[in-house]
Amino acid sequence: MNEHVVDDFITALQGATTVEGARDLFTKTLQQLEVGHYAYLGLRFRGSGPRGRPFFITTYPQPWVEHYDGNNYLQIDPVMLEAPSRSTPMHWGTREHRKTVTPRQKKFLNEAAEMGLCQGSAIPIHAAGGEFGLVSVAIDATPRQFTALMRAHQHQLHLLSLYYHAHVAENFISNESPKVSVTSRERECLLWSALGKSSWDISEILNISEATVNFHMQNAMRKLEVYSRPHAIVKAVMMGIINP
Amino acid sequence: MNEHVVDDFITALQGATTVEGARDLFTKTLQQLEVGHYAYLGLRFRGSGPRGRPFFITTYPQPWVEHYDGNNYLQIDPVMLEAPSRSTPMHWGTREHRKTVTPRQKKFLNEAAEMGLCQGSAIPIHAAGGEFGLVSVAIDATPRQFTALMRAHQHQLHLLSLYYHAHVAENFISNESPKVSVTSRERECLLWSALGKSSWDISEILNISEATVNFHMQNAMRKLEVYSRPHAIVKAVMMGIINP
DNA sequence: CGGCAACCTATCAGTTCTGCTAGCACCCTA
DNA sequence: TAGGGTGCTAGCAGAACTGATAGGTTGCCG
Repeated sequence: MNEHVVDDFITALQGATTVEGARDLFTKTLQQLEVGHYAYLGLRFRGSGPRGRPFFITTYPQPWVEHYDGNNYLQIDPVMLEAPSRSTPMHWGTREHRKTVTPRQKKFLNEAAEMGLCQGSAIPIHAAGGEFGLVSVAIDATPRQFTALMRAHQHQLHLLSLYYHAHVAENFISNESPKVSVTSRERECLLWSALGKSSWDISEILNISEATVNFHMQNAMRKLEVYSRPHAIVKAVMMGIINP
Repeated sequence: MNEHVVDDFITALQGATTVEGARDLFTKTLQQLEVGHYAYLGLRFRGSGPRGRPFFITTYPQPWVEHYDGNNYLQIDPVMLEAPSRSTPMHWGTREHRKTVTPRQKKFLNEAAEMGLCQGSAIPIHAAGGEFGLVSVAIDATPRQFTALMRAHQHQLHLLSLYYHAHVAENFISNESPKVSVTSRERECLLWSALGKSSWDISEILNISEATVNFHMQNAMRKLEVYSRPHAIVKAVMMGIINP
């Protein structure tokens, strides 16, 4: 029945030139898979720099969203805490999952269940450049029905989420890095510094004077528009200039 | 026919307790999808530290592997150069792909084709903790056959690759981080330092003395077993202690 | 060939960080 | 309630880094 859901989605996504268009397409496609509510959270987009605004879309009930925000549940929500460190989807709210959470988190899950968010699947999305997104779908059904639904659609949900995130990141997030061009010497100095070497250490490694190392670091910092080594290195890593 | 290939693979993977067992399972499963040759490259595993050994498995023809290594083709191979910055699979060696490569790369692709590696699909795998893996499958067939095969199995290849990498990373790579426990103050200092703040800046932000900031940074460095701020911050980011 | 630009090399004064030491507040437990 | 452990606060000497300045090398182009 849903043989070509994913392919159709990918094709249609090419024509989605606005955030709203892509969102509606994603929502509609998930409805085809009998998903009641979902939340998409796009974090750490490439080029958006540190602490860039998250990209947030949800069809969760408004009262729940407000309750969630009001109680600072981001710090408690077991999905938000566990999913980022996973590479594959996880189920939440199930009998099995509840065994692994703290009492406070259990209370949180109970509150969610009262709003119809009984259980669901959370799909972590790790993309190029350290990007991270999260799709959490909620299924208001019996455990038995949930299991059957997941068996049928888990992989499709997974793929849809991956392609949706990739499309959002590529088209709707300003990810233009002002193409910093560091020289090879500068890159070497950044890398060794990131690995814990001091200027003197690096001067020995590269067979140049310590003062020269400092000069290269300085130029690298100027190009990266920062004023300390730690910041330069973090930025260089974020921009993919060095891979420690 | 191949309805449950992915689910069967995931189930069987649970029982694969050795590298060889998982490899053979992956190979066998890909053969079911009519994939002639594949290469799996696991890079940047979490916890394996900077410059960890890559994890490499391939069924490519031995002569090609040697030719590849001998000519340092890692620096030329358009797949190796492009895939890491992509979030979704790409096709290589196709008429369309050849339009986007340099003359040297075209020569490279021609040499590959002579060995039966005419075209294929490359699946980038971004996982938790900045892990990266790459699965490249080669299909020795006409462009028409290739298109049909991809239409039928692309998504399955994608999912198989994701789960295979996750399993390898979790079970066969020593990813035990000695559970460094930094305090909240230490984490705050690390984070602000990563964002370019000096000790004095941070002391103003946190309303404590500069000496105290230095003390916290020092404890963080001791716990992380490093001897400079740049290194501490890089390690903290790698270990997921801070998210700049 | 001369001029130019980009990069590497080097030096120095002033600022910041590293390593060490020590007191105080809090929580837990005996 | 006393003791031990943990974490936060703070000061100081010596080492490392920041920022500005300047000469030397290489390769490109008119």
